[in-house]
Amino acid sequence: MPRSQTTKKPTRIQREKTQAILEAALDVFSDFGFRGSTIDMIAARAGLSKPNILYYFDNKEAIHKTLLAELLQTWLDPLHQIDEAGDPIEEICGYVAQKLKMAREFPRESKLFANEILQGAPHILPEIEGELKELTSLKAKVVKSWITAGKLADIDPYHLFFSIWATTQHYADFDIQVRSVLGDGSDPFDTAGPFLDKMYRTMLRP
Amino acid sequence: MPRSQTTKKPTRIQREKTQAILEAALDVFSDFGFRGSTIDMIAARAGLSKPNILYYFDNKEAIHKTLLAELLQTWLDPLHQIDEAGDPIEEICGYVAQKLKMAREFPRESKLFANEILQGAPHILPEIEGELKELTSLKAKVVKSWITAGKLADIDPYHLFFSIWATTQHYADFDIQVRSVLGDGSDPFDTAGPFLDKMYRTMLRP
DNA sequence: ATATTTTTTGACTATATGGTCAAGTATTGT
DNA sequence: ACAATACTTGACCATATAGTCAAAAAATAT
Repeated sequence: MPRSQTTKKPTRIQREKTQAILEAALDVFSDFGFRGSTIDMIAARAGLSKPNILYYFDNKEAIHKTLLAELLQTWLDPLHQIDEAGDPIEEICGYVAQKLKMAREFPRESKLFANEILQGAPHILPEIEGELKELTSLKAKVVKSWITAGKLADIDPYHLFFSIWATTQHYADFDIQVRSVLGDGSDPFDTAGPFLDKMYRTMLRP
Repeated sequence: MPRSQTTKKPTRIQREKTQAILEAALDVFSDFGFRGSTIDMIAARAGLSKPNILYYFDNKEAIHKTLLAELLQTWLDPLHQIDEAGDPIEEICGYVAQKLKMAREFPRESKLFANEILQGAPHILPEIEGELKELTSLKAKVVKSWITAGKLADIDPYHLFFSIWATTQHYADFDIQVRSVLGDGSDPFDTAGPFLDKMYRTMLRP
């Protein structure tokens, strides 16, 4: 029985099935949120039976938690990469570009995160209050030091990060609104990048 | 039987109970989304029984639709108020301030909207593709004319609106993340206003 | 080829959920 | 005061949902 298996090397079938389940679950959870999704939906999307899903994962929440854990492993990468030794405006604008790229390439992950936050972050609040807060605090200090050195405009580092998160994740989370309002079938990300780059460069110039 | 009543003048009890139900439903739907909420939750929050809820509204979806309809009545007000005859930067920054004020005063409505959009806007897509799209198109033309007249920096009006929506609604929708990251118990809206004002003024300066 | 282990799933259980109903209570109208 | 209407809800129903189980099928090891 492979559920909660932690010691044996996973079999070929286990590797394949858990990936298929997680892939299907990401689709479903990103659209409907944790509470709004059912194991039957995930099973249907994965092309498996419900008991088969539960053969690989203890329960619905275990699937969700696995997805969130995977998400959190890479969610903070771009923020980690801000380099105090780098050029401030290039570092920040590079961060913006990275975040937008993540929104573009991993829209379901972004929506998974948004759904989780909207419901009060019941499953990831420790990580929000821990790793994210500490990392953001660390990078805010870096930004502050750049400002003090006269290399950046005098702005609030925390709100800078909030705005960057908002303006990049928005293209994934509010995708249907963005595309509907544009209405011309164009890919919003094509023009979002230059727009955001310009906005932040202009604002950050000391 | 007052359900679906459209002609008689509502009684005192009807007015009181429908308001109590909608107030409770807004709490629940904004936290859990439509699919993640139950009539029992709404009933508990309203201090009523489930059959009593269903005495006033046909079904769960009717409650949700009523809330969305109420939301949409005021959601676009700030955008309507952008005046082509006004000072461009003041008009845009006034709009930003209005949107932030709405996020601050009506966070549950903002989250209701976000939940709806995240799930593909199943109930309000007609309004998104209709009124919102047309109004945004109209105001984008206004912004375009200001740019052409040399009164605003040359930026993409649509992405300007997307950014304004993102950076203002973020404080309501991602409230728990914002407050956790700040971690000092301060009200993020206090410092968000000046930050956003400065960011947009700087960026919009021609 | 056979034994062992893993995987699969139809049938099932317990609980949750949306919604109904009839009868009692409360409110309103006369 | 009484009649009529509105309101309330415990009990209930039908379906949905999370999850279990035992047996059969498939895969793997020998």
